[in-house]
Amino acid sequence: MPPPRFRRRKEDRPRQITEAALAEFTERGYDATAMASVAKRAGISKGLLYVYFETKEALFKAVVRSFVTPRLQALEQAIDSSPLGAEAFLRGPFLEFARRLPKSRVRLLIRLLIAEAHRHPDLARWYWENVVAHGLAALRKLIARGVENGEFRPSALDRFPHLLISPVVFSAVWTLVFQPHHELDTDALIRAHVELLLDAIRANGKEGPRGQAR
Amino acid sequence: MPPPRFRRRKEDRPRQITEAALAEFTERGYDATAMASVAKRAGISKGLLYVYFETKEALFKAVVRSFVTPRLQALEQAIDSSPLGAEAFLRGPFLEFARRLPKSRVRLLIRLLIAEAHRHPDLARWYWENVVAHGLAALRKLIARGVENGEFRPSALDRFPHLLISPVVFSAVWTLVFQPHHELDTDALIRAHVELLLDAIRANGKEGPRGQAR
DNA sequence: TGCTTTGTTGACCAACGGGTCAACAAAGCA
DNA sequence: TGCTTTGTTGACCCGTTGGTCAACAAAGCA
Repeated sequence: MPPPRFRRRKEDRPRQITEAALAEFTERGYDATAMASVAKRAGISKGLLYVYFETKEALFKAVVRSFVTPRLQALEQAIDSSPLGAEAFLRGPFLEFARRLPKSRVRLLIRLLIAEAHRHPDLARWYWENVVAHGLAALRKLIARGVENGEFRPSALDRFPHLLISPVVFSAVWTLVFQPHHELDTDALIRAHVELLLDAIRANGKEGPRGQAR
Repeated sequence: MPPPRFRRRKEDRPRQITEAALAEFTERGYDATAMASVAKRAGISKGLLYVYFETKEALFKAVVRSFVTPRLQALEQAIDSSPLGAEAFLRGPFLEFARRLPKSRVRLLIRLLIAEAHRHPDLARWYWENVVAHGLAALRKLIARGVENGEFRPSALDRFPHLLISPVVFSAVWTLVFQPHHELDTDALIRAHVELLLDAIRANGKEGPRGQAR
């Protein structure tokens, strides 16, 4: 009796496929990725792929949606529930999050989004509503808490919490474009940025450690 | 006598072609751009295209190289020759440059570079050597001048002039992904960033206008 | 054990795209 | 005006790719 030519695994397929697709899309980009190679990487046939995802575009969107969400939710929840003061939170959990992101797999997804968003407007919209809006709101709340505490003076950061993450996006983009040719110590860069911002918005004259960030 | 079917214009062709290719590449991305449509847009035949550019990749690199350089050189020169102090320069010419960039055509090229750099390593290298390295060096020199003047205290900005432009890159990326769905006042954001950094690194206690950036 | 259901295969199609090339015709020249 | 040069055309080649579908076989069931 010959070994079975395949096994039926309806349950596992979607994850198998999105996992393989993530790898292919991030390595080669949307257009350069062939559905056949996604199937091959997932260990199934091309026909089966189309049973689970109607088109290439549908697969693409499913991939982005399924791999982006979890990380951010952690930060959001941390901001809400942390007992730390605003400055302590920024120098602790937030900094940790910010330093990890440009090194994680997520940065490859960021590249995909930058490259493809304008050709998939509904994906951009989804991303905004489910990721960015929440992140910004959480940061804004954190800043506001600091102002109420008297830790921070009112500043432009109230209106533009974006400024807290701009060096994170910058670091991700930098490594995507120039690594490994030109190293950049993104850890130090992001830490330096947070310290500078804190120096600028701290309410009282007494400053934190002001030396060069190493 | 019938009108001539075409005119011979050897001189104009390269610019015609790169101009058309820039438009196509930035609209559709590298892979999705067909050489035939570049030719059509340039008003010539596909065959002629290949007389001037050996391959699609060669055309792509030529496009990036020919449209990126000029803008930055202006900034570099301005830094060297300006009579302004460091702070005045940052709030004047630098800010002007930084605010314009995320709205200019260059931001489309930035998208292309982010999306394609890892598949064209020599292009990334060229871009580093001919654009980024110069820009960073110029900024570093400006900061150093401010420190020597006594305008600024030594700070992490000496090591990471990148922080001056990170919100510019951020703004460019933001508009590329979310416009026109979610407006962001990038002008105000960038201005606010510069003011915050200045607040952080100014040497003496006397501060500039500290109100919320409008 | 045989029948039904349905998860899975792989051959196939039509469109497309990068790249080639023989033929053509505009311009320069004698 | 005829000859030569060379800028230019457009048909063609062939590999690739998104997407389809009839046939197959693994699992469930009576």
